[in-house]
Amino acid sequence: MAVGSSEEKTGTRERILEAAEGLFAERGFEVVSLRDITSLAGANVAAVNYHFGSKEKLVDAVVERHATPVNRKRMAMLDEAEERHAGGPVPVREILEAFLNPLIEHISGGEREQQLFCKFMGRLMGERGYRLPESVEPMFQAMAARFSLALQKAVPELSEELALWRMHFSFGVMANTLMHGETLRQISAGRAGNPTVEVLLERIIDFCTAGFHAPAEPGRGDG
Amino acid sequence: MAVGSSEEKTGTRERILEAAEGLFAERGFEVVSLRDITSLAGANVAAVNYHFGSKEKLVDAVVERHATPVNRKRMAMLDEAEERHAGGPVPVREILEAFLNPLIEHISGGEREQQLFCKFMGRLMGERGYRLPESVEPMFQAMAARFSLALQKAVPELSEELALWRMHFSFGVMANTLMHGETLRQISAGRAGNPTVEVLLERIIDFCTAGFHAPAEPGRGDG
DNA sequence: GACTGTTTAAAACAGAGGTTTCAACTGTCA
DNA sequence: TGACAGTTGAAACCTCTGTTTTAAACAGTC
Repeated sequence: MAVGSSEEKTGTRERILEAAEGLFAERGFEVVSLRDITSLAGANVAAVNYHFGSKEKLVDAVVERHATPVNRKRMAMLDEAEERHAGGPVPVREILEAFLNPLIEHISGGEREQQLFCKFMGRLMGERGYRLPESVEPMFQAMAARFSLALQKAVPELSEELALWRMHFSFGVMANTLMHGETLRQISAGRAGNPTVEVLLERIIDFCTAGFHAPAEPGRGDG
Repeated sequence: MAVGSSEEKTGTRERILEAAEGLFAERGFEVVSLRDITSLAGANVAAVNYHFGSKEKLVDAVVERHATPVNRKRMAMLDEAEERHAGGPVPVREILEAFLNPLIEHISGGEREQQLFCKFMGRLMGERGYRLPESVEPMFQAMAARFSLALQKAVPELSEELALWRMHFSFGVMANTLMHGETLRQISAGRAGNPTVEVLLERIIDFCTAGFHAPAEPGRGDG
C-alpha cells in the first residue's frame, strides 16, 4: 500500500506535498496551478488526482499535514500551563504563547523554510477564512474551545462575549503578521530593523496580552 | 466625455463598478470573473475592456473609488486631532479613531452594503497584501507616514521600530476583523452577541490602544 | 439625411485551468 | 513465466478565463 521506506528516494506523493506547500505559501491556494506544483515536484499532472483525488483535497492534505501536529502541541502546552497553575487561571501571556510557540517549534529548517511556513499558516488563517478541511475541523474547534475557556478564566472581569472577540483580534494580528511579515519588513526597510521570527512573535504576544487586559468599557466613559 | 447626469438611468460603467465591488468583497479579487460581474450588472463582457481597459484596471478603479475619499478623510481627522492638541502628542486612541472612523462614515447604505464594504476594505488590506494601484499608492504612503509619525510621538517611550510594528499589528486586527467579522459572528453565534459595526470597531480600538501602551520589553524581564 | 464619435451586443479567440483517459511501466506473488 | 494491483507518463477533454473582433445601435451636428 504505502511505500514504507522513504529514505533514499522520496515518493511522488511526498514531493508533491512539499512543492504544494511552498507554492501555496508563496502565492496562495487558488492562484497556484497543478502544473506549477507537479513541474516543481518533477511529477506528472495526473499524479495529483491519482494520489489526492482533486486539487481541493490536495490543499486539505497540505493543511492537515501541519495543522494536526501543531494543534496537538498547542493543546499539550495549554495542559502544561494549566497544571503549572494548579487549576487557577493561566495568565493571558502564557495562553497566547501556547498558541503561538508550537508554530515556531514546528519550524526546523532554515530561513527560507521559516518564511514559507509562516506565510502558509498566515494564509490558512487569513485567505481561507476559518474554513478548514473536514478532517481537522473537529480538532480546531476543540482547540478553540479550550483556548476560549482558558482566556475567559484569565480575564474574568470581561464578559464572555468580549473575551471571545479579543481572542479573535489576537488571531487577526497573528495571521496578518505571519502572512505579510516579509512585506512589512521590506516596506519599513531599515527603520523597523530585521527582527527574527522569534522576536517578532514575542512582540505580537506583548501587544495582544496588553490588548486583552484593556479595561472592559474605556470607550464609554471618556469620549 | 463623461455622462454627467446619472440620475434616472445609471450608466453601464457605474453599474459595472458597483457589481464588481460587491462581488470582489464577497469572493475576492482573483476568483470573480468578468462574466460574473457583467451578468450581475446587466452588461456585456466586452464593456469591461471598453470602459476600463482590463480586469486589473477595473480592480484599480474599484479600489480607487473608495480608497481616495477614505484616505482624505483620515488625513483630515488626524489634522483636526493634532490641532486639538496644539502640537502636543495626540493620544493613541484618537489616532486609531482617525484611521478607522472614516471607514465607518463612508458607509451610508444599509446592513448588507455595510458588510460588503467592510469585507472589501478588509480584502484590500489583507488579500492584496499592501499592493495597491499606482494611482493611490502615493496617497497611501503619505497617510502611512503621517500616522506613523503621530504614533511615534504618542508613545515616545517606544523605539521607532517597535512603534512601527505595533502600527502594523493594529492594521492586522482591523483587516482581519473587517474581512472575517461576519464569519466570526456566525462561529460564535449567540455567545459573542451581534454587535453593530460601530461597537465592533470601538472594541478593536480598545484592544489596539492597550496593545500600543504595552511596556516596551515585558518579555525580557519575566520569562 | 448623411456624417461624426460613442456605446452596446454577439461571437470568436487563444490560453490556462482541473480532470480524465489510456497505454506503459513497476513491483510482487503464484 | 504469467497475472495483477499499484504507479507513472503523455496526451486529450472540456470548461472557463481575459481579451479582441466585428457589426449594429445610439447620440449629436452640420
